[in-house]
This record gives sequence, C-alpha cells and structure tokens, in this order.
Amino acid sequence: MTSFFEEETTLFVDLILPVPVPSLFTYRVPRELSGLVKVGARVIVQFGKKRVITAVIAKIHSTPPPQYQAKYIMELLDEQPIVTNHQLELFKWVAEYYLCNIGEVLNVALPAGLKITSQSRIQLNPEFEYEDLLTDQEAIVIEEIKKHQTLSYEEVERLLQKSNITSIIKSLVGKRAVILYEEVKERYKPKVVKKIRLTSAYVSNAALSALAGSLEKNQKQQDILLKYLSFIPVYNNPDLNQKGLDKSIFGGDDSISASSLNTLIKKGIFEQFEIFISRFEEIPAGSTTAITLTETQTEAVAQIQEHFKHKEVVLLHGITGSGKTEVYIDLIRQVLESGSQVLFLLPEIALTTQIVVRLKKVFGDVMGIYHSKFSDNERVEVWKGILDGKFQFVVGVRSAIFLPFDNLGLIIVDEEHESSYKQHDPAPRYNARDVAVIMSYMHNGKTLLGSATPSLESYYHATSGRYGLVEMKQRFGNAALPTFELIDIKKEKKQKKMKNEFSSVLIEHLQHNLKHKEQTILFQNRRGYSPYMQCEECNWISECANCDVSLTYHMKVRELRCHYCGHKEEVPRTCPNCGSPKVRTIGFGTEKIEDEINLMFPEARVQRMDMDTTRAKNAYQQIIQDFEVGGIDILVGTQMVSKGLDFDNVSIVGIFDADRMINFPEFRATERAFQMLTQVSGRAGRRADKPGKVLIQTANPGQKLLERVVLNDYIGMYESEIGEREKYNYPPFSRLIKVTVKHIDEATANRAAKVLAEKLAGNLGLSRVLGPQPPLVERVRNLFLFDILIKLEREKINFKAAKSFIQEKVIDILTDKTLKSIQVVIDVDCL
DNA sequence: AGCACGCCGACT
DNA sequence: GTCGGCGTGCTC
Repeated sequence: MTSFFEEETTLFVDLILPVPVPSLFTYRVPRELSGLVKVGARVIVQFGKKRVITAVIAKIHSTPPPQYQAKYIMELLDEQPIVTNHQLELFKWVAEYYLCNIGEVLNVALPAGLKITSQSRIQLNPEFEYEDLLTDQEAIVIEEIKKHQTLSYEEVERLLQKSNITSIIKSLVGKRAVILYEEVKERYKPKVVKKIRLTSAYVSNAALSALAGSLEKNQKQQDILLKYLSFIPVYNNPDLNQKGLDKSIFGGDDSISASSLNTLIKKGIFEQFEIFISRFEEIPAGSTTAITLTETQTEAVAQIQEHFKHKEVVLLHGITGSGKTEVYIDLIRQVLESGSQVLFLLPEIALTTQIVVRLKKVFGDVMGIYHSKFSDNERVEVWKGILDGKFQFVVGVRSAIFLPFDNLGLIIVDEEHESSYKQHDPAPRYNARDVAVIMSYMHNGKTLLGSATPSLESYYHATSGRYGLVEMKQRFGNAALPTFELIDIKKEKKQKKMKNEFSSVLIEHLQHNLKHKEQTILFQNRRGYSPYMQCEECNWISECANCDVSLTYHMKVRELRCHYCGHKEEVPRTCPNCGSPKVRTIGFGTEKIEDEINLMFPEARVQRMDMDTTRAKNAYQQIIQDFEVGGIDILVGTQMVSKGLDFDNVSIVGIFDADRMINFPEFRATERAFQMLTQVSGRAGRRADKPGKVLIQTANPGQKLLERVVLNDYIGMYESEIGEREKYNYPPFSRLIKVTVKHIDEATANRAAKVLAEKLAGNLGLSRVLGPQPPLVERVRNLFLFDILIKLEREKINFKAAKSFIQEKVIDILTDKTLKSIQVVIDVDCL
C-alpha cells in the first residue's frame, strides 16, 4: 500500500551530534537505507569539510531543508535503536533545563565506545621522490612517517613541538610527499575467546578409541587429545563436546603443543571456533542469601510503599548503620519481580565498596555496574546489556542516569546529599539526583532518596509534604552510637601539650588503640603535605603561575602542585624572592599527618587514602581490603574515608581542623560541615559491645554546630539553617543560577560581567542579581573570573521564562563587538 | 568541539 | 616582503 510513497519520497533525518552545537542537523537518507533507519539508531556522517562522526537519529521525516542542500548519511550503524525514546526525551529535558546543547548531553551519555570520530592522518605518498625539495621541518616529518607508516595531526604537533601544523601538512600534500586520509575507528570490541572441540565425526566412543590408537606413534598429538578428554569427558557425555575448551589451555600460539594442536585441526580432528564473552564475571543470583528484615526495616519498607501510592519521591532518612541497605534490597527485589527496571545511584567513591559486593551477591547476573573506572568496552557492555534485557538492575555513578532504560520502576539515590551528584566542569552541569526525579516521572516510576544527613532541600520537600518522609533512627543490631570528645586545641596550645597537629588527648588514644590492636581513622580534608610554603624573611608565598592560589607542597614526590590547573614546580631550597634558606611549610594536609605518625609511632602501619594514593584503577579497593583484613592500623584520609567504610574494628575516629569546614565562606558551609562530620563519625564503632569514639580537634568547642554533631541532632541543625535560608532567600526557597564570565584580561572580564549583571538586574530586579564579584579563586588557568549569582524565588518567578531571558542576555553580550572574546558559563542549580 | 579562513607582528 | 601566531565563524 505505502510502497509507492516510500519509494518515491526521499527521507531526511534530524541528528543529534555529540558536539556542542546548538541545534539538530538534517541529513539525507540514501535510498537503500530508507527502510532501515530508526529513531535512536546511530549513523556515521560527514560533518564539516572532512570530519566524520557518529550521530543519533532524533527524527525521521520527508521535509527537505529549504535553506541548504543536506548531505547524505554515510553509514547506518545499528539495525535496532541503541538510544530509547525515554532517553531522547530525557536528553532534551536536560539540555533545556540546564541551558546547554543536546549534543553535550549525548556526549556524556554515550560511552566512548559507542562514539566514532575520525582522525585526520597522513601517510607517505609512494610516488614521492624529490626529498631535496623539503624544508627542515618537513624532512623531520617524512623521517618520522617512514618509521611509523602514518601519523596523526597530534603526533606531528608533538614531533615538531608547535601548535599550528596545518600549513606544513598542506605544503607536504602540495609537494605530493604525503597523502591525507581519515581514519575511522570502531571503538568497541567484543571480547573473544578462541575455543576448540572435536569435529562431529569423532564424538562417539568407537571413533575416539580408534583415534587414540591411530595417534599412538605421535606422542605430542596424543597428549593433546588426552588433555582435552580430561577436561571434557566426551566418552561420558557426548553433549559436552559442543561447548569445547579454551584454546589458551594448550599454551601460547608459538608453543610446541599449540603447533601440534594446529596439526590436529588441519587433520580435521579438532575444529576451532570463537565465542563472544562478557567482560564481567558471571555470578548467579544468590537465592540462598535471603535476607530477613528487622521489624524497623519491615516497617520502613511498608511506609515507603504507602507513600509511593500518592507521591513520586520518598526521602529515607536513616542514621548511619540503621540498615538502609536491606530496605533497598527488599524494594529492589519487589520492583524487579514486577518486571520493571531499577537504577541505584551512588557517589563515585562509595561504589567500589562493600555495598556493591552485597548487592551483587543478592542480585547476581541481572545486576550491571556502571563506574567511571571501567573501560570503554565494559561500559558498552553494560549499555548493550540493558538494551537486550540482560541487566534489569544497574548500580552506577552519576552518569548512569543516561543509560538506555525503557521501563524504570524505581530509582534509588543513596547519599542523596552528596555534592558529587552535580557535574561541574563540562556541560551539561546536571544534578543526577534531580534528573532522577524527572526521569522516574517520565517512566511512571518512583524515586527513593536515601541519606543519614539529607540535603536541606530534600528534607524541606519532605516536611512540606511534597515528598514522602520515612525515618530510621535506630542503629542496626543494637550497635551503639559513637561517643564524642571535643578537644580544645587553643587550650592545649597554651599548655604546650600539642605535638604539631596532634593534641595530647588524640596521641593518648592512638597509643591505646595501637596497643590493643584496634584501628583508627584520621580525617583531614586536604591532601598534600602543606597548602603552601612561605619565606620567613620576606613572607614570599609559593603561588601558581596560572591561578590565583598557593601551590601545595607534596613531600613524597618533592613537588609544588596547583590543585586547580595541575601546574607543577620543583621545591625551592632557598626563597626565590630574597634567597633566604628559611623557607618553611605552613598548614597541613594528609601527607603531613601520615609523616608525623610515622615519626611518633614508627611501629604503626599507616596508610594514606586521598586522590594522590588512589589514582590507579584498583588502588582504592586495595587499601580498603588491606584495612579490612587488619593490615593497616591507622588510615589517614580526605573525605574519601567518610563513605562506605563499614568496619567493626575501628574504635577511634580523629578529625583535624573541623573549624575550617565550619567557617568556610559559603552559605552551605554549616550544612556541609554537619554532613561531613556526621558521615566521618559514622565510621566509628559499629559493634554492639563496644561503642567507638570520635575525637574532634577544634579551637572553639563551644560552638552550636559541634554540639549538634555530638548529639546527632540533624533536626536541630535543619531548623536553624532553614530559618537562615528563608530569611535570605537561599535554596530551597529559591533556585540559584550562577553565570561566570572568563577572560585573560581582568578588566575586560570585569566590564563584561558588569554589563551583563546590569542587563539582568534591569529585568529581574536588583535583589535577585548578586554581583559581579570575583570568586574565592579569582584566576584559574590564566583566566580571570567574575561570578553573577541569580536567585529566583520558587513560587513567584516563572523559572523557564527567567532562564531563557538569562540565556538571551548572555547571547547579547557574546555578540557585542568589544566583549565577544569572553567565555560565559551558566550553571543552573549551582551548588 | 574541530577545523579553515583571515588578519596582524617578527623574521629572512 | 613571508611565516606563523591566534581570533572568529561555521559545520546540515
């Protein structure tokens, strides 16, 4: 019926390209593909003069673009969509809400293995002979090509140590010395195992014994047959032969037995075949590890389900150690049984720990894990596993929110207060917790937010009735809450009892703990040895050349490092300013704590856990394992130690410099400090018989916030903070948008920011537009920064309209002739 | 984001 | 006079 129409009409597709361009691009579908293209499938297209990239089909139609001639699609990569309709809807929502391009969303959503980008490469022109016509630099390039066959632009750049090599390549092409071509790489490679099995003619006992006999004079070949039969007893069960045996068992490809095996294959006795296998260990679901819920947990599950009848979102506020995990497991199981998918989000660092192991034991093979330390190939396998129904349940980090679900019944966001759910640097600057709520809504599913210390926003929504609220206030299995001691370091300093950063009280406890073979966790939220170096004579301070911050001294690697741009310098022996040798370190980080413990307690086994010691893929897990088996007495770390470490034997938690967190100049400082201190404290003493102890060193032990931490008084903290928020109109009573203007020249950045702020205030009102003001760090990577903070009340303002107004004004500024060289970043719901 | 084009300073 | 620096604009 429709065949006439289909054959005569040229189809067009609107594509999402994984690049930061503001709109979709229309391409023409070649006739032979017109019956095959599907929304959500990937295609390869040429974009620009020569770049070749993968794009995703967002729409199929037959309206030729009036303004230009559409290019043809080069190739169709997928027969079936790899992006679901729900995802396309979600990408669009994220782009609109967070004011970015849909291509930027696709770019973070798709694992690199599903993206293809071409790379321009050059190769030697075989007909080239006039080498004497080349310039010196060109000759260098030709020499290098002869060594490596081909070179990419970047390789040439590195070779010649310059940034603009297009003209050199052009000249080489002009001299007919090299040929330019585009290399397209399919990134994802399935994991293949080579196997062997007996050919069907030999799968019978009679044939086998005849064969064994015939091989008698060839010892090597007979050995192989016997080895095969010892693994695969075909004579007992002929069906076993079908699955075959890994070829690798017979040694590498050049070994003697492998060559004998190859002879047997040639003879037609064995046959070789390949299978695709998963990169993930196969663990069947453990139906045996049934968990029984306590009364409190059963009650919590029932309450959550009751709330879900009327509400989209429930906040589970359960203190550390209250057994939230079992509640999660029960809910997940029920949703899976009903046939829907479940997504469980965790902050990055909590994902490598015990909770994942526990979930894996319960859910086995239906559970996929999505983690940033996974390789591209592994991520593609999770993606595809969800598409073909293998993974009904996924545990993952922030970006797992973009996986191809088509029927999500439940999203759990654990540790929902964690700021790492918000992506900061490249757009989209999304908050996975908030996107989760929207996504559940799209799927007609529910969202469960869990935390021991909920964000003020979530708790506010829960108490105001927008979310359901379920509380778990008892520690699981009668484990006692830790006791606290606040140590007045001012007093200790006066009495000269401090040993560097350590109070006498902390030292005593460390000694006691070491003696009794109990473990200690020490928390200092700052890495490196010391945050800066200073000259005693002239007060010179180590500063980054590109950023407005001091350089941190790292003792182990003997370097000064910038924690903002990565700049590194050698440690000066004398003051670079006045030449004095009296250069000393000021302040302390984890490295210094570690160092001082080593000096004070040479017998203690100390391990440091921060970004510097956990860079390698399994380093974090390794440290945790060591700690678990008791190979570490004292663990010193940054906020990494505050999450997911649930060990029985930790009887002391020591916290340095609590004041710095509390007094941080930011409106969320109190909330953050409470969360941080409570989370770290929760690592102490999880045993019923022996409560742990938390020692907090502070210059001001009388302050209210510390009292609240000690009493575990979340509500008290919440009530006083929410009052402040309301008074000054901060979230949750308003939404914040931060606009940052950047430029190499301070005056230009400032001027642009002022002009922009005035335009914004003109319409939104002066009280809603704060700044511009330089941020805490005024210059990063050689760019001067100015922030404009926009506060939009929840009820009074049309958020969508205000956002498009802001975007409009930013575009205005960017088209102004004298200001267009600035960069502007818009961060919606900034933290 | 890449990549090409085009306009200005420091060298033969 | 050119080479090569980077600012500017476009990509269906």
